Amino acid sequence: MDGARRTTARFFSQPVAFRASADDASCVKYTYEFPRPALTVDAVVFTLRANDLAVLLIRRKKAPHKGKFALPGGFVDANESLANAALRELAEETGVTDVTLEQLGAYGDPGRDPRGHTVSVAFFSFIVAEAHEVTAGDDASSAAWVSWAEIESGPAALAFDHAQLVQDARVRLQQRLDDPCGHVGLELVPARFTLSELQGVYEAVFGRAFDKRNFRSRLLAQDLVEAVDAAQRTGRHRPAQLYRWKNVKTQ
Amino acid sequence: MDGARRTTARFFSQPVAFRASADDASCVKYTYEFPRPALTVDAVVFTLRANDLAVLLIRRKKAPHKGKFALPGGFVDANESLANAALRELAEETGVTDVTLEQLGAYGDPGRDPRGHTVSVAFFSFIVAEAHEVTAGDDASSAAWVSWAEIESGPAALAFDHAQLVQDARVRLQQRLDDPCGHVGLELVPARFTLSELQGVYEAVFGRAFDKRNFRSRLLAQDLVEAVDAAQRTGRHRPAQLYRWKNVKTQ
DNA sequence: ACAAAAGTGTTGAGAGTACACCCATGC
DNA sequence: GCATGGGTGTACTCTCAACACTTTTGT
Repeated sequence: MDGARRTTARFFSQPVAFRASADDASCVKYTYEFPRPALTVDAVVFTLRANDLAVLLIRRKKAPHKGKFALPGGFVDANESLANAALRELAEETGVTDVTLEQLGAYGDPGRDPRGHTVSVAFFSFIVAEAHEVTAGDDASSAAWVSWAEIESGPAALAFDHAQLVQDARVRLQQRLDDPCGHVGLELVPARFTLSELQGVYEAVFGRAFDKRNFRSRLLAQDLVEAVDAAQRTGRHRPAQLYRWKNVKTQ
Repeated sequence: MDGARRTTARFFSQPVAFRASADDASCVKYTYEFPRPALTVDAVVFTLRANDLAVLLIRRKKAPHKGKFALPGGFVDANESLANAALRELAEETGVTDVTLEQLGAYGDPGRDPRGHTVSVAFFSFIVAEAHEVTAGDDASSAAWVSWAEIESGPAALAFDHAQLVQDARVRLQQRLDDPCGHVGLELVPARFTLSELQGVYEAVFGRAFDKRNFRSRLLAQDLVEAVDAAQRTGRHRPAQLYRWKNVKTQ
């Protein structure tokens, strides 16, 4: 504990802004009575890519963990909500917007960032990769989808405790899909989709095969999807019936 | 966003310690290149009290929200883990120790604390009230169990967004108990307990009655509990068989 | 004796799982 | 015509929910 007794009034004293030196006009400092951990947000964005689960990562071009993959994320701005901070950082670093993020939890082990005590609030999501363009945000990093196989079995080493975050996020995603209404808030498939596409998403997330008949009958029995009449997706083989989520605006 | 481009190196510059004035030796200040939200932890500790769910709260004796009830909690110290901070604050403010806390999530709405941007990481737990002594921590607050009825229907107004926290915590607690192994990490009952006592906990958490036969047979079918031979609790009526959790050390 | 809590089985409905074959299309 | 993915039904098992009466003790 601190030697000095911490009082609320003193802890909450307003930050003092001043210039550190005459020749650095941009260097305003923020001062508090007690130390504050840095607060960051990270986003674990999943997608289905080539029949495999993939995560949107950036490659760090700066120390620490230079050259390693990391989750898009960054510092929470003054008077910014956590979710907005995560959306902003995701957009800045990967170009991905229009995402619904769900909170995963806070990660605050004092040693998780070698630069100092940093607490990160993690979010997760699932999106259709084809519906979002990925662009590297700045020269400090480059963004790309990285398949789960590369993440899990070594080739793509993750910075900080981000390997833990993506593991936890996948478990939470599985719990979401176990729920009959688990698709709400997650962009698992395009607005119109075939049941095989949806099944592919489930199989990638859970890492195992599902029985086609059981999968389809459960969806229909739970009244989650409805066929879109006179719309069939053409392809190399027999065209598949298109569906949409039921009780959701048509989009 | 900030006008200045935020770089990692500058954000992580070490805090500068100095004395604000010559006659206040204890007033060391901490300075950062960018504003940092205050980081706090809060603990939602449930118990069963008089057949009703209750939450361990403190009554605030200071502004803001003077006189209102609030969750025990406080600021995270330098290089302190989130869970340890919550345990420390819980012990300081209520005297309750030896608790297993589980993380609920982070609450970071910029307006949630009128004193300024404050992010709180919430934890929850369930304990046997009789096994823990509650003592007010200091003159800034007094600690007490407050029944759910008082919390929900008005008499006990909660400070900040703590009404939301306890609601969310109860939902998470219900999800935990739905899990066949939901009791792990939660101190629902004493080491030796009757099935009626355990059922009472479930009924308080879910707010509805369970069928006695179904409740008992499910527990036994799932191999969760085992009878403790030659041990029966005496009372006003027919003595009840005592049980203990299976596959858990005897305690 | 009676009040109060302890204890005990069966039945029906629904969900989940396992399983195999024909269909429509592109090449 | 053949390769490829699309599409369909049944039987079994297991879990969950509903349901009432007897037993044991203290007073």
